[in-house]
Amino acid sequence: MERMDDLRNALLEFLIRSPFRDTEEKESMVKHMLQVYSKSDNDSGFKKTFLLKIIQNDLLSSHSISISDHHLKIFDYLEELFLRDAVPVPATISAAYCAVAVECTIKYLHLNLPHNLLYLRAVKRIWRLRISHMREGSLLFSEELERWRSDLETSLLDSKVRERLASTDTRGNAIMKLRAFFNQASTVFGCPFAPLTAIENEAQGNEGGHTEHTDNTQRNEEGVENIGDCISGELQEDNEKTFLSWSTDINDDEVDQVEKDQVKDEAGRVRTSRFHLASPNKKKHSPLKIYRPVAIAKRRTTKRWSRLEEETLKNGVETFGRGKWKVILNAHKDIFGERTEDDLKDKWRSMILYGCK
DNA sequence: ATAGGGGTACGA
DNA sequence: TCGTACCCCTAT
Repeated sequence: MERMDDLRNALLEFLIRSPFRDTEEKESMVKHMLQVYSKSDNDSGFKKTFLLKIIQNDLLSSHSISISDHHLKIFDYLEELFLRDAVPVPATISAAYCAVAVECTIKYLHLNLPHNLLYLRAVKRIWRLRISHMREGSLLFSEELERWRSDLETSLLDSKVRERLASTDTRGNAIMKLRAFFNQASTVFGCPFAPLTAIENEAQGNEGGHTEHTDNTQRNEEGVENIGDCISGELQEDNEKTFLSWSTDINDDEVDQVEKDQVKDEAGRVRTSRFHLASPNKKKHSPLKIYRPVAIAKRRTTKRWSRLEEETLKNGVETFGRGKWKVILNAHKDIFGERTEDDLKDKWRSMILYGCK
């Protein structure tokens, strides 16, 4: 059994360190792993470590990793696990979450684009849709988070605030807060995996300069995904008005619209916008959902139909009519006992079939 | 809620 | 192994 655990850990370690095409692919790996392990649901310490390792590996394996929404998602999973287990929670979790959320947003400011839709969308996506809907008593909530939220909201209207935000090293801060969180987390619930010593040392050797100071060129090249989707251009002075008018009431449809309008079709014409309905709400199923085998495991012990039951069923059909299974069942609960409407239906089917009615 | 197709577990 | 009882799914 112990050897199985070792094998499992080794496989996961391998998986965590494997290169992924994009964050989407990685995200789906995380989701699948959580689903697989939700079958052994008692092992939530293992799941937490797994999630931590994912972020940790991102930070250590590459000097220019992009802190992204994917990492926020991992925090959501972690929170769910902590809440469910009612175990001691590392206090640094909310600070780390805040710093990551800030970096996920501010990184788009460094693009210095004229119509910085990516920044607008990040504010909307992360701060309006995700954070402002945070439940009461969320482990990820903090006063600091709230302060950032209002700062970022005002930044949409005020270029001075944007400049100030852009000049802070949110990335370095995020990495620092994550480190603090890891350190505390490992003392809180240990670490079933073998430590990533080799990589850790390597990263620490190169730490200076990379985490402290990140210039905008590096961000532009490596810090932000989907850069190809951005419209390149220089920051213009008269952008303020446009920016302001968008930001007063951004909704995704409008933002999408602006982007669509900028896309041209094969013929080179600007694609006309079509009326469209909102897509139906996709129900989100958490991969952490508790696995409940009871519902599917139970099967009643087979009981042969007695002569009396068959007679009662036959009379029931005669008096109430074929198909009134519920009525027939309720009328003779004493005789049918554990049987269900479905059983009556099936029994009648077989009685007809084998001609013993 | 029911009909009916189809699959499978149980027990003799 | 086979017949029966039970289960599950989908359309109505």
